Amino acid sequence: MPETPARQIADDLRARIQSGDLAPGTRLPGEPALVQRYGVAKQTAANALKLLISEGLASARPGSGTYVREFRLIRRSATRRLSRTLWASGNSVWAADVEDRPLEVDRVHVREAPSPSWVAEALSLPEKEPVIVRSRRYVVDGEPVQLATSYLPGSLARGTRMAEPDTGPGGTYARLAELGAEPVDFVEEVRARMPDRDEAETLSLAPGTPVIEILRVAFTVEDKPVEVNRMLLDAGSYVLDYRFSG
Amino acid sequence: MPETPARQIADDLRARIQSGDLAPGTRLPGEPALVQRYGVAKQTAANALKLLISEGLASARPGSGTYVREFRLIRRSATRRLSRTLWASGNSVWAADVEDRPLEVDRVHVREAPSPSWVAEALSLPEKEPVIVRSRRYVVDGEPVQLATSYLPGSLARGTRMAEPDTGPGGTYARLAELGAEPVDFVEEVRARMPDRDEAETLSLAPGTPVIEILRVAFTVEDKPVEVNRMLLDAGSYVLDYRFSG
DNA sequence: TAGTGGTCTAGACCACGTG
DNA sequence: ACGTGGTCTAGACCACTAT
Repeated sequence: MPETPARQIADDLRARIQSGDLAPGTRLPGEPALVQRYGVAKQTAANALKLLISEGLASARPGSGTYVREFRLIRRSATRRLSRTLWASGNSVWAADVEDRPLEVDRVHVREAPSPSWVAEALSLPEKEPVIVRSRRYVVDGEPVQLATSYLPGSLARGTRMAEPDTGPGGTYARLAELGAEPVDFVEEVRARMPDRDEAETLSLAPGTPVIEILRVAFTVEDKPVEVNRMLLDAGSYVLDYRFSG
Repeated sequence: MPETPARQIADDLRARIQSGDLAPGTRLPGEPALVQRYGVAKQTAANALKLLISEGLASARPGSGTYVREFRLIRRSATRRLSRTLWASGNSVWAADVEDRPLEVDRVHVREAPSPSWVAEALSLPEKEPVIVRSRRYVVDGEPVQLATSYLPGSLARGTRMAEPDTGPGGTYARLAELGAEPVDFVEEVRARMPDRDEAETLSLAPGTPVIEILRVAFTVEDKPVEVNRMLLDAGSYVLDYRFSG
């Protein structure tokens, strides 16, 4: 891999970031400063900063400057209830806010629609069978961090509070339980990828930030699938936590 | 978000990719072709292609062309043994190779070293206590897809086959079991982020491909931590699979 | 109003894969 | 040898932020 000028500049800045010389939140030297300091063209200075941004180390604010990125990781425990009793704390390897910072909910939309084929398959429904589609956005400290869309069988959820924006105390799962369809087993499929433009905008993602996509299917005791939930997480904001026995 | 020429070109190509007009593996129009077709500068054409690359939709081969990316997802089931009996197949939402394509192992290095602080904490060892460090790379179809580094307490693994490149039949876990320290419970912490330059090179990652970082701690029946495993996965190659009860 | 990042044009050289 | 992407310089305009 050749050592281009842009990479050299990025290396310098990266070292200063990782040594703590440039603390999180600090403003990095701007393009003009780098042009001066290294004797390169403006584009090259810009490329150096873009490298750091694409590594998730920095974030640009047009009109203001480029800043060392701050991470406030949210820990998402898939098996919270189990974890409380089984595991001592202190075995967490990444720093993360332990207290549950409340997730404010935003942009709630509920509608009934034919099920997409992958939803139909996951819910063992006939193709295009109507489902209740619930989508919302989660916001922490004013920063959007997650999009989620749930799909519930229309035959089950239609006419209940699950088909309204406010599902009532305990949420969707409590309503399902009241109908004798309490979710007790879960399958999650996890991927990571780059967001498309829409997703990046809705999540206010800094360029170079990946997203984590989680598809969860919830099953009743009778192994009947009753909910599919597609979540899109700002990867810079989350650590996922899974605990299981082999 | 302004509609710049580069974005316009990217939008056109993206639409043709998603419609199937440009199939996976196809060569995209090159920079000169885009300059001709859209009447823009070479840099702008390059920027358009870079946009697609950063979305993970395309991948550049210098000297040859830019190609529509092909995905061959590997399914990694964290709780394989449980899953076999509990769950019917066919509820998988993302396509993935079901058969276990064998992971060839590569670049095996074993050494003894003072434990990094986060390893010491996870293993409940005194700071700098020696640990056996086992690192290796996994390759599928000639493509590197995963890096892994395990840390084992020196007092447990020293002098055993766990301290040699070849750990013998059943691997590390079988050796631990023979010592009465069979791992039965697991905690995994999952993050996604952009790779640094070294990581991108070792995994032959296309620019714009994120990595998934997994930190796994394995516990015995007595809840004693006996192994820490740090894995780095090519996010474009993997789907993670978790199953649990709530 | 001055400074910032974002993007564009125009032209150049390089390393590399392919025929 | 030719075409490819990768990167650089030099100069320009824009939209936005900060003061």
